[in-house]
Amino acid sequence: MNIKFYNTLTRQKENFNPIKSGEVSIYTCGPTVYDRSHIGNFRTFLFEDILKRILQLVGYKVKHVMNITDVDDKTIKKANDESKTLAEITSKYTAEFMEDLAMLKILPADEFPVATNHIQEMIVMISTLIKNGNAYTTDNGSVFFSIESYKDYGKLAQLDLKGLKQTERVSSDEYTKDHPQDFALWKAWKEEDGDVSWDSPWGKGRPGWHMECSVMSTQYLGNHFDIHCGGVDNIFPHHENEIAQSCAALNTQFVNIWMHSEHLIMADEKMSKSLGNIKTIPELLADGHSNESLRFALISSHYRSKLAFSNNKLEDAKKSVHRINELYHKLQKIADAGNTMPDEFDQFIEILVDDLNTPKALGVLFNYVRKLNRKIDNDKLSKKEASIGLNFLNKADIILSILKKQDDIPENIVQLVTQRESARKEKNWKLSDDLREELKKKGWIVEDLPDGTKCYPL
RNA sequence: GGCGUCGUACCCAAGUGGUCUAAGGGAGCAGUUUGCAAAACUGUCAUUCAUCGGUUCGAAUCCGAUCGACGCCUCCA
Repeated sequence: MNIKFYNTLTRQKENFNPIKSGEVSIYTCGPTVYDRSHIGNFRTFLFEDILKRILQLVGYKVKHVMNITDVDDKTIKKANDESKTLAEITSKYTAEFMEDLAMLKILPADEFPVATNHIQEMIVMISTLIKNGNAYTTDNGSVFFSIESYKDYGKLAQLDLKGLKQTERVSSDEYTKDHPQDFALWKAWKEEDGDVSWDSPWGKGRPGWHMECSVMSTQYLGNHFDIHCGGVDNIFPHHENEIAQSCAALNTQFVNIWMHSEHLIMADEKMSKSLGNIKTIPELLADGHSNESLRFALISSHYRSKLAFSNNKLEDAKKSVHRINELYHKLQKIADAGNTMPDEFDQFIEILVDDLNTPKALGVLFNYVRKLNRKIDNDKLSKKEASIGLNFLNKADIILSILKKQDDIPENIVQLVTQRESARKEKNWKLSDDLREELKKKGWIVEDLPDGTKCYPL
């Protein structure tokens, strides 16, 4: 099988060959736990989920590590603002993050290392960088990486250092640095850091942002691993700096393939009535969107394209998900056992392993859906064909995870439905219609299908 | 100022030199089905790919210009 991924480092699709045969090591940049992650963040996490599921489905053993950033400017600020300890803030938002991952059916990483548990290892790496002449200390006790000491600096982001604009942020930086673009490995303690600090050879302080990923990725996956993912905004400075640190300190090839997902953009004004323009997973679920719809909406465009998120998109996704589920339920009624796969399944996988072309793969799936529906309509679908179809949908769903499990219908609703059924048998249409209304008021839709009544939440 | 991305039907979205008179989903329209309603299913729906030039036997796909949208340039997935 020809697996290809687009590598940000080379800006082209490359054949994927893992370092260790049969195994894939993946490091994905996780959340900074200072607030609830929003749907945009989850676009990236879902892209990584799809990547992982595909690799697993085609037979790889995947080792996946996702970091949790639990100390930085924002987490400290939040703790200060709310007069809480850093740990109180970060544990709260870490827990919420885990909940949201589960709600979106995103498979958990094998490890979720947190920055504050790896401070000593970071100090070791910083010391190495100083020893190697790649970093220097300043009077106030900070440590900076000297980008001029690392010849490949700017390679990932394709930055020409000479062309860099002196931005306000850089020029207003209070630290004294040799080169404006030098970045912090260790930040000396400041007043507003409160009691957040660790001892180091350079005095009290805390690590710079990029250190944790350099340290934790290599600690859990080895100095050289297969894939490193994140959002496009991480390309620079985060991943660029990470490469500089890791390669300079460990003299390693570090990462073979860098994969980045594009941003999700809020397009529909209605969704952003308040400032901030963001939606969290619980908010979207409360708005009546299912986790399957959310998953579908996020994978219905390619991960390297910007995705304009809107209510309309979610409504479209809901209908698409419904269409697939409709066929699935029909097939379940017809199928008998068997584990044969249709040719379309091979196509489906081939398209997905070509840089995760989820929209195109969905096209194949829907063509298949129509094909089977046509046969069902003509009463020409054999039990065997139905089971083949069912196998395809089940297998595809190992990646997509958009098939709905049987909804748990509450007892009182079941009673009303049963009552309505008997009313219909007696052709008591008035009572039947009243009961349908009543169910609707309670948030349940009943449909009379040729082979029975179906009931599902509004 | 530097680097880079994108512009495909009413909406979403694949396709990146010939099989494209452009996949798929949604909406619309027509039909089948139905106690009613709804749903479901089927069919239909871009001679055209922002605009203008060029390269080529051949371009949505390559090159140039123009217009438009956007991202990054130190802590944002």
